[in-house]
Amino acid sequence: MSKIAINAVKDLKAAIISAVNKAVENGELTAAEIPDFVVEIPADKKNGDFATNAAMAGARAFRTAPRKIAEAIVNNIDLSATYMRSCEIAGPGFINFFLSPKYYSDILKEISSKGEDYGRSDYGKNEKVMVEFVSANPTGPMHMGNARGGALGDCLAAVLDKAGYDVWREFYVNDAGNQIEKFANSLNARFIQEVRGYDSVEFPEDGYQGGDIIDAVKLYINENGTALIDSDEDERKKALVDFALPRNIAKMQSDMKKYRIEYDKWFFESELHSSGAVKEVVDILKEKGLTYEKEGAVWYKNKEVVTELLKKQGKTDEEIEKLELKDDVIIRANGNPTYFTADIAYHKNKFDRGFKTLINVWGADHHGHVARLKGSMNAIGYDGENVHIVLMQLVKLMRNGELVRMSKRTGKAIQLGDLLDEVPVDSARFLFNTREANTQMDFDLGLAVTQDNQNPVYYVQYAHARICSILKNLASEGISARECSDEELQLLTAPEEIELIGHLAAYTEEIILSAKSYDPTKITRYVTQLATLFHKFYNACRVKVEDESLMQARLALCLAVRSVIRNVLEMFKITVPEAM
RNA sequence: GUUUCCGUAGCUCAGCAGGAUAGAGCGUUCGCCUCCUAAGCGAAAGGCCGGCGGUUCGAAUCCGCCCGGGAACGCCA
Repeated sequence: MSKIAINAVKDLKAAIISAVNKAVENGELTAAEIPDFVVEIPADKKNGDFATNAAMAGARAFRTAPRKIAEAIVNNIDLSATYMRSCEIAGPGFINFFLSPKYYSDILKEISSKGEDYGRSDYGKNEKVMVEFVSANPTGPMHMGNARGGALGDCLAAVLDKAGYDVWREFYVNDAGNQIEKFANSLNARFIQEVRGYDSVEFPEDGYQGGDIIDAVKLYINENGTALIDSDEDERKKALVDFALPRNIAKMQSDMKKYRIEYDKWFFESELHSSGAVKEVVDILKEKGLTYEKEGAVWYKNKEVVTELLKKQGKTDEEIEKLELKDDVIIRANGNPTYFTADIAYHKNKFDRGFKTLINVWGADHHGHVARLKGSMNAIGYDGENVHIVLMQLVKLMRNGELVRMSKRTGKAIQLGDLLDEVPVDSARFLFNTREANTQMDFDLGLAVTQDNQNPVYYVQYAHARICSILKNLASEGISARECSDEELQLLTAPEEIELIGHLAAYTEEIILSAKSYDPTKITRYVTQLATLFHKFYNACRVKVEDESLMQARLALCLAVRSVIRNVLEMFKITVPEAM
């Protein structure tokens, strides 16, 4: 809802409460506190533009039948300070309210005056929030899960920005630790195999099997020859990693750019090690007595910390016992810190940079990591409640209803790069935002490339293009939009017009709701619905009509719809075509 | 086994801080361009909202148990 829409509800609630108080004063109701009630938009327009359950909710408190309470409220309500023109009692005790025409004309005027800022609110109070997303492992190419995470994370960040947060996008590059060692070992083995033959050395059991490792080695040999074969093993590994890793990172950066994602920062894990931040975190945990040594490794008392956290959340001992919580290694027997240790340091670093809320978009396979990360923040003196994890379920790649496992072209698992080669970015960004993160989704490559009504992104873009076309058409006849009076705007009374304006009014509230639930997919549904309502309006009402005032009013409506569609598409970095 | 997500129309999914007759798209059938883009719109058909209990004036929505499917449970990240 726009400011006007939000205030309309607020004012209505206030009017209902004062009606209750008045009814109590003049004895129509017995004295009692009215319990919480809601004002909502009924599914069926016959039941008014807004409805309240106040009378039903108050039945017990007032010891009176809901309909009686409703009568008392209706008898005493003063609607003059609200946008409502009338109300009536319906059903078991609902009170339905009907909007005055002024509401609709004011909404259109608000959209027009706010322009591209319509929808923006100060809900977030400019609080610093970080959205960390994708953060793919740089040892190999990015996959479909990263594609989903990219679209969801970037659009979530955009929604938070619009809801008034100070948003920061970050990509965490795991360029250190165990997996870099595995990467080095894999490159090393492939290099030797490439030079001395496949059987000359065994490939490490836990190495990266992907063809990209072989490709990297071949590329190295092409550019630098095979002299490295005579080097010391550590030297060789270092040279190969120094060659391959920056290339992988550069590829990730160019893929993200192609995907229209601009990060505020690419944060390198290696910095946490070189700056001593990882060691510092270990020291803090040691000082707090939350570590112990066992089998040569340093362990962190995860069980103790998470148990405390869960108790605070009201879990019983029995429930916690059932979770079979385990402690975690933070320094391996070989002296290296684990991923988890670096992650604690990383999140500490985020808080230390002044971020109040940390949002991480993770694959659902990380769900076991959620509680221990939050716990670890509590353990070192921060609030784990301010870490929010958006978990994404798997993406199943489909082509015209058939499951796609491998790329036909490369014979390998489909990578994010392949996806971006095959599917328009507009389509990918939109479609990945049509399913909530925590549901599994099928991504249909066939659908993503179709340019017809089956593909929702075209459906929405088409609505925008249609409006542009109307304006152009009228302009060619010398007609342009001008400011309309309230009376003129109030000529918009067709059901299609009223419904369309009502939906426009809901935009700001929808953004806030989306931000609250960390769910940008609400907005793609919102804008799809907006396009639907526009297409219905288009079919029911002609803009170019004899009555100049009505034509201008409809033009104003078109401009408002165009503005909001553009608002959403630009926010999600989807192109906004003027013609299709 | 434990944790977690999911189960709504033939298919893909909305709805879930409890509300009035459960929605959309696709698919099926039938309609709508002498008039601003038919990449659009309308109509019909299609449902024990996985099952059983509980909470209450009222449950697809909240709680419990069961059934079915995915994912995770490493000195991987």
